[in-house]
Amino acid sequence: MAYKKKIQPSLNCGLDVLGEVLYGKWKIRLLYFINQGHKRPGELQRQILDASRRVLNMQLNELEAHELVTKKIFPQLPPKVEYSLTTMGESLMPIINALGQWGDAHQEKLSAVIRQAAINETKVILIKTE
Amino acid sequence: MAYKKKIQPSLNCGLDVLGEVLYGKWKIRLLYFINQGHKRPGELQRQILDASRRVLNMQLNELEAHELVTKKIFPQLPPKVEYSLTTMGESLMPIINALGQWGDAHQEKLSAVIRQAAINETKVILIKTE
DNA sequence: GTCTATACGGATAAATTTGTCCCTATTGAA
DNA sequence: TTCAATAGGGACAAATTTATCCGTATAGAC
Repeated sequence: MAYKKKIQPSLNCGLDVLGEVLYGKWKIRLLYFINQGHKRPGELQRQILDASRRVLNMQLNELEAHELVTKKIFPQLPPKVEYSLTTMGESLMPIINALGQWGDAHQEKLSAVIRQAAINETKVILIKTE
Repeated sequence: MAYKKKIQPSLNCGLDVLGEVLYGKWKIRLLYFINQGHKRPGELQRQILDASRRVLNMQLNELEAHELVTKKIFPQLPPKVEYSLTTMGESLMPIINALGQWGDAHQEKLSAVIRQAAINETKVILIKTE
């Protein structure tokens, strides 16, 4: 279960609510891979190896609570669960796909500046400690 | 200055790098308002009242380091600074605008489910403490 | 019997992000 | 002379997010 917030979010404009439902390290990827047909939790975990199982579950729960995905539990053993996009979730996919394409298009440049930014921070730290 | 990360991010796909440069509570809004013509830090702070000045500065620094915006410092007193989108930053604007429109279009529904999700969490807590 | 796969979440720790409070500087206005 | 506006950041605290470790449960394969 997600943790309760002490500070209430403001929900004044579209970007506010967008942030609430999409702000989470793996949420965009989860929607992306669900849309690609990877519906079961285990599959999603194998697609997103850097994320822990626990956190993916929490973020899936939030996506479900925010009605971007639905969860279908099959009464079987071993257990089987499938996630699907809701209509609202599907309506977001063109934008998420565009984000992915934008990232792909700028990946080299961005990887470089991200790494450079990390180095610059290190420099500052080194100067400080001398 | 942003804090140094201990865990290195993976930058394998477009969505990875996208997350690195756009993951920050106010970054999308900053780009949005800079694109709207609110270029000076003070203006941006007045547009985004919920954010503290300190954090906006840090996220602006990151956007600059990631080359989505440029910063122009005018050698004046009192100081004057203006941010502008880079070409790469501009190329992101259609998508950010689409995100804003999506949020606007679903704002009522999403506000409702966000609030409902918060209530459900509270319920769970109440049951636990009895 | 033991191991794997499936799925879930509590308790807790670590990392990260965000916010608060304080300080620096200078110009011009009241 | 004091105050507001301008911009920035250090030190620190709080909130939030993410990760780790452990435990539940059952069917089937070996």
